[in-house]
Amino acid sequence: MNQSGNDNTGFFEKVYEVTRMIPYGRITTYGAIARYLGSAQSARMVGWALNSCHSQPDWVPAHRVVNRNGQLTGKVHFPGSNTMQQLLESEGIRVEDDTVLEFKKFFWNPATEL
DNA sequence: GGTGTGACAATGG
DNA sequence: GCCATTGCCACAC
Repeated sequence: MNQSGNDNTGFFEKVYEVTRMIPYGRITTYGAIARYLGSAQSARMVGWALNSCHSQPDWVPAHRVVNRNGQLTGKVHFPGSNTMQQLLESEGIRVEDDTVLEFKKFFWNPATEL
């Protein structure tokens, strides 16, 4: 029952929520989110959740989430070819070779900011 | 209901 | 310092 659309697992839902909390012009990593959820060793689940972000009715700024190297590993999951990079550059984030430059500078830690 | 995988991360040699 | 391997949890088949 309870088909109001919020029947996702707490873990996934939390990932979407945290991802939506990312401020404009900032980015975070899978490990940071996973750690914020209490499962630092489950960083893969964060990526998996974003992979299922299509299941979410709202738009999830998954383009603001990158791997520890600042590389846009999941850009292939976006429509088009470099949609993810374009979005990041549109927010003032320098991206080159599918990698975020000054990634540490734009890094947003949910465990710290929240 | 079991197996495999997956947009990662951390550790070891 | 770089390459290879393991750990992790939830979802898809």
